[in-house]
Amino acid sequence: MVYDGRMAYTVKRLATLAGVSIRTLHYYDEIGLLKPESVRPNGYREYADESLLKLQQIRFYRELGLSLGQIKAIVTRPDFDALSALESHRQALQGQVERLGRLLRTVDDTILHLKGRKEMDRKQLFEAFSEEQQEQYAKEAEQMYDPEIVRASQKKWKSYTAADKQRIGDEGNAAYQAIVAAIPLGPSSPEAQAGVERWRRHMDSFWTPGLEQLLGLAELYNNDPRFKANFDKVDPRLAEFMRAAVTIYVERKK
Amino acid sequence: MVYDGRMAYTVKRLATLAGVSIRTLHYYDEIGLLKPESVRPNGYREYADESLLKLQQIRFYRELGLSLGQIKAIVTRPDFDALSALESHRQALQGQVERLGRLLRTVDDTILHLKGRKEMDRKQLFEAFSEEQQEQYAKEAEQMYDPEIVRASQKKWKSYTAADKQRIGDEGNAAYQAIVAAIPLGPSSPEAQAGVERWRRHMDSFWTPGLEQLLGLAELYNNDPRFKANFDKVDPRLAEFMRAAVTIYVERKK
DNA sequence: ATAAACCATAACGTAACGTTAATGTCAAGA
DNA sequence: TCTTGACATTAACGTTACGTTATGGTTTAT
Repeated sequence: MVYDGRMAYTVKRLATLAGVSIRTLHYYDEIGLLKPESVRPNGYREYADESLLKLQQIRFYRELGLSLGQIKAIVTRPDFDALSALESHRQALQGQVERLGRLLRTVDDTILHLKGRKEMDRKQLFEAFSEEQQEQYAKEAEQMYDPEIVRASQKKWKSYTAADKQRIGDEGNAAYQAIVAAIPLGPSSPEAQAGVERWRRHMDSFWTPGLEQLLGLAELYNNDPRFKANFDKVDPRLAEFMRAAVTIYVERKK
Repeated sequence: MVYDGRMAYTVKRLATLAGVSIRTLHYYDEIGLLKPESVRPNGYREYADESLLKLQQIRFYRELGLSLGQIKAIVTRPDFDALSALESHRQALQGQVERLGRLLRTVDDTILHLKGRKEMDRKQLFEAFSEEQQEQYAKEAEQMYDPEIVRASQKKWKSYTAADKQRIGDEGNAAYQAIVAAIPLGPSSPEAQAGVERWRRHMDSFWTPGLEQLLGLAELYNNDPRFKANFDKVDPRLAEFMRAAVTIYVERKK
């Protein structure tokens, strides 16, 4: 074969030039993405000069992560708006980058955790009950709720050691997480009710509320914006879900 | 059903709690990743309490991008070294982030290009022949090569308009890229030889070299570190490949 | 003439499920 | 008791973008 100014590529040549496999060319032919210019009587495919360019274009878009279907829409219709397609793809890419970034941080955290250098999940909801905030809440709470109870609760809390507080905090978080997990099952599900019971036992660490007071607490979680905000951080549906679950719980207990 | 302290999950419950589909649980059962604690006589699966925890662990690792095979290795063998597994996975993740970052920049460039605000590929190899560098090369080249030719070349180049220079630069780049693309096909391939011919015509823009001078140029590209460096930027194999291809080209022409 | 290199189609395999389809089971209400 | 509806099961095909044989015909170089 001699170079005569115009060239027809065989599969192998085109594949090698573009750095793809022969199977890929077969496949692109099959799905109509890149068809040979002609097929010789012996069945051999003959690709045109422009095929290389088109193929490189295809690989380019593939590199960018587009599916062959999208690419087909782009390269087969010259009037296609490649610009807006790319811009929306850019969005997706950026989302991926951010997602991967988060994953990376999580992996790092996990590694540190495994190395015992760091405790995960220590914070979460329960940090809402940290020392300072306790003090602040207390002042105002006394005016809205039974001062007797509030003071007793404060006193009990302060009597704990740091380790106790840590453990109680963990218990609280575990209870809240159990309840969050039960949200899709509905407030009357056994899981949700078990969560409420767990939460009730947790409350014992502060004071032992009566049934009606449980309802009051659930209300409080919904109405006091600071409680609400903390619950929202865990899950925006949590506060309301707890009200529903606790209501059912109390009714069944009565 | 009443909560009795110990709970067995049905597929639906477990799936809903963990946020996965029933099919997923079936599949995990099938591949032995998460088997139910028991199967009731009617064929219903019964999952144990701990299944939820294990399932969440599985989803966690999935989120991190591990394959189910890897996860199986982690969760079924408690002595597995999850730490090193995660660390190597971290590597992969970081690679992904970098790759996506590059893609993002490319997409941005492409978008700008489509908007006509920027020209891609204008630089590349040919920028080696920019005005200033021309001057510099010229001085030394006169001492190594025929001063007559060098001066003629300079003069011809300077006679071009900016648009001419742009076009010539593009032609040069196209020729070099054609040759790079032909590297996997070997220096004697028609594609490579066609590339050499294209390059030869491109050289006409400076002066018309004889066959022997083509060889000299190919040598120059390999021996002068500054030429070599510029070729290397395009492809580290280019300079040497050109020497081989040009050698063959010249021999055939003689 | 024969081997090496190249061409073709056909068909199965991959990962991790989604999606019917056909059928069986169970608790609750009329 | 019967029916309905929610739930359960297995089986099997569909998805993406090719990789990987298997089998057999064609071209090219020696």
